[in-house]
Amino acid sequence: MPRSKKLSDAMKEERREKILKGALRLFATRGLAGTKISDIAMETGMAQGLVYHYYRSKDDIYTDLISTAFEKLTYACRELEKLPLSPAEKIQRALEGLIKSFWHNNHTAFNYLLIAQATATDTLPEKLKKSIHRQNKLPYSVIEDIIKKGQKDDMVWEGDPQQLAILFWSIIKGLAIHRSSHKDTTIEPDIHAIKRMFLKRI
Amino acid sequence: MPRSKKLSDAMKEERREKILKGALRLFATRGLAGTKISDIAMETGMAQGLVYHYYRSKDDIYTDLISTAFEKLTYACRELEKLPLSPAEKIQRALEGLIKSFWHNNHTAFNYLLIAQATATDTLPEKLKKSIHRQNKLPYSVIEDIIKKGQKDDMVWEGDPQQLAILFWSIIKGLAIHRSSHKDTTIEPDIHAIKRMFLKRI
DNA sequence: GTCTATATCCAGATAGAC
DNA sequence: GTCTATCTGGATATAGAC
Repeated sequence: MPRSKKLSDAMKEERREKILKGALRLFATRGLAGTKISDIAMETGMAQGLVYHYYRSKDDIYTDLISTAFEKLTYACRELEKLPLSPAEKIQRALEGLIKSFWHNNHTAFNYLLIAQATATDTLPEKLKKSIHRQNKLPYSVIEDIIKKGQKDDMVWEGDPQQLAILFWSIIKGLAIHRSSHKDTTIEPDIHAIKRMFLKRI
Repeated sequence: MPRSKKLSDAMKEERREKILKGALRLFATRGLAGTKISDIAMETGMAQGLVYHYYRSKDDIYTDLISTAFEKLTYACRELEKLPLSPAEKIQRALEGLIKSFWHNNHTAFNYLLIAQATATDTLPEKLKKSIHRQNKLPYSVIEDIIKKGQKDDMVWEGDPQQLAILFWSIIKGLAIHRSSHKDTTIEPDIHAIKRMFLKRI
């Protein structure tokens, strides 16, 4: 019976999604070591033991979340590159897209907080650390490249493009931290102010 | 013998300082739960059990570090307020002071990362959480106030001062994360770029 | 598939020799 | 004061009933 097989697979997948959804906030705010399987189980409304029916270990859940977070980030970077926009417009679009998504969907901010957390920690499984280190490079190089081109057009302020890219992602991570710990704050940050940092004409 | 008593107290204090110094980096990068007493002991070059001669618990070490971090931050904020400078100059001074100290002394960046970590986590001892929440307000209000005054002088860009203060500290926290995980990077970030965010004339 | 109960392991904290 | 050895609690992961 391939049909029922497929159905049960779909339901299993759905359950896994539910676990991931609950685990994201916990891992992002408490870290890998600070999050207990029982916390995740409670958040998802299932018994502690049942989590192991869907994931072999806590590390596996964490790894899955990190993968997804980087996949999304990598995808967004490639899309940004391809957009038929000027470098200055791309910077504006990226800032607006990121901040609006942070303030609209909490989980987006948590994804970036998770990445920020993960890159700052040195106690993750070795395999994962390598993978993070590899995938973390693209976002910086994409922004750096856009800044370089924007400077040639005289639309972006002069300055070391690599440093400006670091600044770009530092702001994003800083805002992700803020958003994650102030869920009440409904006012979005001033995107104009951030744009002034990079763009000559805003 | 009050003299030998004093001497042994001084040595005890010295040992405690050594523990704190080693624990700071670990707690900042790995969090409270992710840091083991044995890690701290190894970092300090002493046996695991000996740590308990100087601190009653892991939480106590963490609490001590948080206290110190906030004391320094609070002190710096009050000093900044008192300085005989214009609002615009104060913003510049604060940015330069913070970033230069991050890139000159690693431990300064770790102090800010520790604060960023602590404010984003919800699993700390209740007493500590309250204390952090209370002490975390001053830095925002001080910067907000300076921005307000700078806007009256037409030296700071218009925009909600509270939001701009949030942006200010988000950048600082973002840079603290970056600095803490890239000890090799020797180039300081572009302070001019950050100044453009706030100041009309730079 | 879901639960409860339990085995196992590991880290925080303590005891006691030197 | 410093160490090694140990107690203890709690969290991961497993076993087995339903």
